[in-house]
Amino acid sequence: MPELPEVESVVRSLQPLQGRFIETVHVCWDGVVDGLTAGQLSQRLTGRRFGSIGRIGKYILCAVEADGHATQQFLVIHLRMTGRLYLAAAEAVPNTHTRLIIAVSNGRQLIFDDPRKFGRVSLVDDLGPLYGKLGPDALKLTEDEFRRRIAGHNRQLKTLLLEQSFIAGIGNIYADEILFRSGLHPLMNCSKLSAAQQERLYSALSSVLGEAVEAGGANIDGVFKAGGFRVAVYGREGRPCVCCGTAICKIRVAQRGTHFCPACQPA
DNA sequence: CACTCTACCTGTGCGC
DNA sequence: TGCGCACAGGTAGAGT
Repeated sequence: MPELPEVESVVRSLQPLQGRFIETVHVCWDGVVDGLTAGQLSQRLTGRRFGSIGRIGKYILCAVEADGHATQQFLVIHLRMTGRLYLAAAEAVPNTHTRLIIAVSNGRQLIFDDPRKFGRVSLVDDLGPLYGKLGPDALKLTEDEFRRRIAGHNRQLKTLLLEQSFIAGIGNIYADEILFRSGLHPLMNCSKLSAAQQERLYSALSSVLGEAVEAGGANIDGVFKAGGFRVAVYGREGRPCVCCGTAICKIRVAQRGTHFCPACQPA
């Protein structure tokens, strides 16, 4: 399940796209395109050139340069749960889960696979609305800004961390990992945090995400493998805490499976 | 504002 | 073996 570190890893892998011309666009499943029709997407992209490839939170942003017919636009891609975005050789053939193929001028293809069909692709003129609905990217968040933003809320820590308008990029897995590292209970209300606890939370957030990015994403035994970051609590219900040996608990918070150590993260 | 629920999807893994 | 079903969860949108 791609969250910020996995998306960052994808963005890095897509850098060779920059400067390449789009030769063909093949939408394999129409539902993947959001906000315009598959035909419009194809027509508007074909013949144009990719600019810089970046990201905010879990959204992948591919600039499409201005040409004689159109101003600069952005191809915005969200992988949601099961999306995979990667470059492949021109000869690569679509599999049953391939939703979109963009062939580019160096004989390669940008391929978007998504078994669950949750992922979406759109083309926008302006990133303003997207930036407007998202909080600051979790990797760029400063401690001061974190304190300032948390002060206005009265919510459970887990729910708050998942809120993209609060901080962009954290999903269910890293929310659990961040809370574990900070030693805070997922149901604790953010308004009850002491200054020291706020600092621990910020520090855990930065270090967990930083390490995960460095490792190229998470590695969850038998479930998900993007990189080498080993999770401590996610998916480990009933197994011993890596820190104290107590059995990891699983509860539901905001309709999400939530894992924590009852000893290291007391209520 | 905080929260809850539902819809969107399908592969996986369980019990029977 | 195969069937039915709960489950996984990011986001939007509606409702309490």
